[in-house]
Amino acid sequence: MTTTSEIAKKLGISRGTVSRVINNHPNVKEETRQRVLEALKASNYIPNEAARSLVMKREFKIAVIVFSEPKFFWRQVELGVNSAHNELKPQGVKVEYFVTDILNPGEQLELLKDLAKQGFDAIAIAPNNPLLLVEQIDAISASNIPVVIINVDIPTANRLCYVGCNYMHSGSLACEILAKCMNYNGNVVILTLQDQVIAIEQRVTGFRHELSNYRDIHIDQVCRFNRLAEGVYDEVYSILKNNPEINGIYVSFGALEQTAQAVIDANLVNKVKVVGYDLSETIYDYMKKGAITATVCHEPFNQGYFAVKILHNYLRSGITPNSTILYTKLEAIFAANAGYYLNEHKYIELLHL
Amino acid sequence: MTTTSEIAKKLGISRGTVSRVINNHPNVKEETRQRVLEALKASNYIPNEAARSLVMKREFKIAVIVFSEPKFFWRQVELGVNSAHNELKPQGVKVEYFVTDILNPGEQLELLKDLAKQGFDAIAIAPNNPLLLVEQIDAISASNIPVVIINVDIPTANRLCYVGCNYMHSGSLACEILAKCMNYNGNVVILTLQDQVIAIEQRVTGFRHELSNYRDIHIDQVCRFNRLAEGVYDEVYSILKNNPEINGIYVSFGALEQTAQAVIDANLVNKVKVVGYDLSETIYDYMKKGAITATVCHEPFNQGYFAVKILHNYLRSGITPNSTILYTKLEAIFAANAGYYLNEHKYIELLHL
DNA sequence: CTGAAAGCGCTTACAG
DNA sequence: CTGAAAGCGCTTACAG
Repeated sequence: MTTTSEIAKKLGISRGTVSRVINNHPNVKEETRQRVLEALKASNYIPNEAARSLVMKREFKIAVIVFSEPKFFWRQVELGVNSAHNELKPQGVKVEYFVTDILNPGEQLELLKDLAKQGFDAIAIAPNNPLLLVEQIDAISASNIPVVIINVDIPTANRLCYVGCNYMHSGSLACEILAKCMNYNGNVVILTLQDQVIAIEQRVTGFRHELSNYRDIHIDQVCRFNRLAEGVYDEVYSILKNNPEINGIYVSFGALEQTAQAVIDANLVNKVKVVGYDLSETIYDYMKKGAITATVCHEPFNQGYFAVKILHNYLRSGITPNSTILYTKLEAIFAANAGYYLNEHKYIELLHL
Repeated sequence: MTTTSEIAKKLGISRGTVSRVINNHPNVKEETRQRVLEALKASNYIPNEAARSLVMKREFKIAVIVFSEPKFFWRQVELGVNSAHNELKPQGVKVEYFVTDILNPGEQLELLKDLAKQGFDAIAIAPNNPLLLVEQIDAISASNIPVVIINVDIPTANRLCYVGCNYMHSGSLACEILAKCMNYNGNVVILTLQDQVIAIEQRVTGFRHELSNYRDIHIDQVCRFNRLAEGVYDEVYSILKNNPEINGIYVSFGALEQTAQAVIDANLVNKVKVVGYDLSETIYDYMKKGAITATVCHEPFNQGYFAVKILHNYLRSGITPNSTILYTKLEAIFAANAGYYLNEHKYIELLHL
């Protein structure tokens, strides 16, 4: 490991000048600069980050914005954020976590404006209503505050990167699992949203696309609900009672719990296969009862963890992710492995201390 | 951010003494120690890692020992080891990776003896033949070199911790998936080892235990092979040809590829469901063809990554994992999400720089 | 344009 | 048992 002192001595100049060259400071004679640059290259110099960060001692403030539902999902994101925060605290990084109301998307816009003024150095946001935020995200990026988008991308916005799943794929995976558990045969009901939420629409597109590989599975009907999943239980229960040919339900949004209860009450556990998304204690319980066949997750913990780490890397060293899209893994979860995912944070804690 | 100086000033003592307490050095009056400890807690002190690593500048040498087969599995472990190595290089950590012959378990024993003499500060090992190593691992631990065991535990050995899966659970998960894909009905063949390998036996135990929940699935036969999976193709092919009632195969050890090929050649793709372990490009290809229904993995990358990180944490700060057993997640992998797991290391690289 | 010097927060011989 | 001091590698006012 070469040091600035060694370079300086070899060249017969001071460490300060070497440092100035390294950091691209002005006011260095061009000839000196060249000599230093050469010596640096020749000796394969790598700056000691510990020394550098010790003397620079920059404090970074990072904001993370999510919205309120489903609580258990965002809770796992928060645990990831906390984990990154704990890891970076010794380097003087502050992280603040904000939760906005899912029913009031405008809140995120206001918050975004506020935070830029409050002197945050970087922002991670999970868009509630993506379209609403594009302009403000661009403005923030333009003012040199990097933005990472998590959970649902806004491809048109000027962001450092997106961290989250590929929704098309998450639809395919759900379909593959459901089709296999239906033994490639039968009739499926799709539960989805009535309002246009792009991510959910992409899931359904992915599901339908994958379903075209299975000729003996047919879509019986598509049912639409609002984001709070109101009426799901009644509707599913009545459909199941009236359509005995149904043996599969694809739950494309957060309505697994209601669906599972309807399956139980209709006395169709194990007869009707149910696949959906995300994982909570309640969902786990339903899985153990057999009322949910499988659920697909997309690394909620890591969405929070990575967002903070990426922003910090950028602030500290100007490192930009190699790709503007960082897809999280799609996780297939069954009763037998759900416990590991539910307790992921505990497992990670074993390491971060 | 509180510093040691501030604590010292508040208590009217020197920074050195504060530092001694923080680092658990002996030779501090008990009363002083208590006062410092209190002040530390009260001010929420977090050591500045940059300063610390700048001044400590210790070089650690860590050895990782695995064995040779299956190559693709250990390759992923190696990527995890490399990732941790890259992360810790700037802190002066050297990691060496050793691969021993799977057919010569004694090699690991010799290597272990050698390494202790060669001045390695810590060792991670994936036991080829666990029983052979207990004594030597105890000896190494006794000489103050921490040992982490990966992949297959040796509960009786004196190790810092075990990082790897719970084999019983990995059997249950495979069974749950297989049973669901067989629509809870039919006849299954179990492929396993002829020699007593505890981990594999545990898998089969877990599988059988879970299977007892499914009354309409029967075990048709259990076939045994050697660790190199010799003869699997022929045997499976002939079984499938002669037993049309079979609709499921549980591959409890590394023989997925041969099994899948036999299923294809017997013209039973999608008819016979196959579930096994681990993931390679070849296995992925078979999944895409439908010849493998699902495969179960247990975080090979993280086994390598965590082992190194845990050892480094211990060497640097004396931090012992909260638990002597750190179970990796059990990952259910289908055609639609296999790509994410196969390319996990690329995804991680986005972060580590 | 450049050097000498201070200092980031911490640990650890060295004295006492 | 404890304090004073040196020093890890680097950056950056401050003089000149």
